[in-house]
Amino acid sequence: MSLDLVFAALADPTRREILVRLLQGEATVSDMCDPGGLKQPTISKHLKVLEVAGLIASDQRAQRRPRRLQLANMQVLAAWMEPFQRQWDGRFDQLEALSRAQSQKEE
Amino acid sequence: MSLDLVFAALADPTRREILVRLLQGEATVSDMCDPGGLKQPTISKHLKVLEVAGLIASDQRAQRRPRRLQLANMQVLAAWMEPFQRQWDGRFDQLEALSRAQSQKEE
DNA sequence: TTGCTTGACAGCTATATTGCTATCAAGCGA
DNA sequence: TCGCTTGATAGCAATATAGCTGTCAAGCAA
Repeated sequence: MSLDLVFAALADPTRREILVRLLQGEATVSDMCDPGGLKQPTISKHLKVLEVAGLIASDQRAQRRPRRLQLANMQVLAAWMEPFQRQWDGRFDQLEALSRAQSQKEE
Repeated sequence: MSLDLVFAALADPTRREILVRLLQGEATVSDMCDPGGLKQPTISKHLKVLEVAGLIASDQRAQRRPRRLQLANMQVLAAWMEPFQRQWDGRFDQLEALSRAQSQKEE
């Protein structure tokens, strides 16, 4: 698994849309390419990118190939971001502490 | 703010390294380009990408231009990922419930 | 078998990205 | 002022990416 691949996969709006769509359950390629939108091979290419990044998996049912989410790799992202979240929360706590101290002083 | 820009910015290992470095406090361009690594203009370009994505900000102190983290936009990512986290947690809860039910049956 | 549907893959173009070198501007200090 | 340091910018080559069209293979169904 590579953070590069996962972040790059998520950098495309079409691919994020696909993932959001899959939150509601599995979907096939033709489900995803609505008329007027992107062509089927384009969608397939995006799905490949998501699969290589480990964000989705595909079943094989007859000539259909429904995709479903693979959330473990999304968690790896979350884990990478954790220190930043912590720092963010920390600053917020500091701010809160400051304002608490401030209002005590005002009492 | 654009999710595209933020995810794309994070897709590069050099840029992630820069962000991790900034967790420990601000740093200048020359701080970041250690000898043997990437050249200064390359680092500057990466910093630009991070700045456009809204992940860092720069001060101006004399001819120095220290960068610091801007964590609000990282939080936007976290917010986008939230539904996936929730689904992940949900599945875990289901699994847990299943195994609880299983062990009750075994008693 | 014949034909339809689903989806993969090759190959093309246009554009974006990553590294580099060369150069320049701004600001400090002797 | 003159030089040094810091860092931005322009421009180049190599590679990657996103869309497309054309085509083909696999599997149902008549």
